[in-house]
Amino acid sequence: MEKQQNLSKNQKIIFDLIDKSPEPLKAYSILFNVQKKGINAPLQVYRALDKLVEIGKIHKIESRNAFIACQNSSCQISKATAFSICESCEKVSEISNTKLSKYLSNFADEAGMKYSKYNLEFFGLCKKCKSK
Amino acid sequence: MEKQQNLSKNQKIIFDLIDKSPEPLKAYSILFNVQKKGINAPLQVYRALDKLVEIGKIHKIESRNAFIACQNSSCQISKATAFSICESCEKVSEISNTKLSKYLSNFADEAGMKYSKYNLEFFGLCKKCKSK
DNA sequence: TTGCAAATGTTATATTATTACATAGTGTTA
DNA sequence: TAACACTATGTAATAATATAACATTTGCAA
Repeated sequence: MEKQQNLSKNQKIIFDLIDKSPEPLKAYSILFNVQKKGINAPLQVYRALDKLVEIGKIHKIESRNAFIACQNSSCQISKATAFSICESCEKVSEISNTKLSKYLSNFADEAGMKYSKYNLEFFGLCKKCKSK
Repeated sequence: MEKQQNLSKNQKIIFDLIDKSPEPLKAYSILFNVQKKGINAPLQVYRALDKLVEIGKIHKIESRNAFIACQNSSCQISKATAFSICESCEKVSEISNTKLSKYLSNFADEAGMKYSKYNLEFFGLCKKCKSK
């Protein structure tokens, strides 16, 4: 089910960087880090990011304008994402909880409208920060 | 329970504008609209927005960098927000569904971590756009 | 009526993201 | 293989979003 071989040169460079990072990366920090590999312009980064998001290899943390690699092997395409974000150290983890994703994927509002996609961000203190 | 009287001059001008708007407003569109009222600089807008978000009078739609007035009278402070967003016409509505908010407020991840805050954005097509 | 916290005003600048246009690679199929 | 469509790349310029730093003013409680 892995599509990594399909990635183009720039997409691969940028995915690898994000995938290795322990924390979400911002576009211009990515740019800075890949300049030695010949990626010089913001647009090159944003184009790769757009594509990687589209195919579900990475997710955008909207509240932080930052990107992390998808941690969820069953998440072929990023239509249902949930994250936990520590407001102290900014650690971000992807939540893969079957009950939660089922609940949200099946959620219909008062008018019975169902949704094709959602993004959920939880905020709090991670274990480490809580015990400080 | 209304706190509107507490709003400062700039906060009130900006809240009124957002509250009257049928759609989420972006910071610089707000700036443009309040320049006749003597608010000249981005920072004046952002400061008011920050405060209004903090006290729960408005919410930020993170995926759109835009702001809407809180529709939920019981939402004194914006710690638990959910929105439906039409990907075609960009209509945004706040969802106030007791079951959903209870479910999410009580959600604890694998490690048992509970969260003090969340923001959920659903995407799909609104009724009008679906029938087109 | 002083003193503090919150809010305002102003300039400059940082950060995030897109437009526009030209070129090159990749895969399909006639 | 030639023609085509589609995707990706390269580059420059600029738009859109957001914050830093500093000076001043206002509201209100002790």
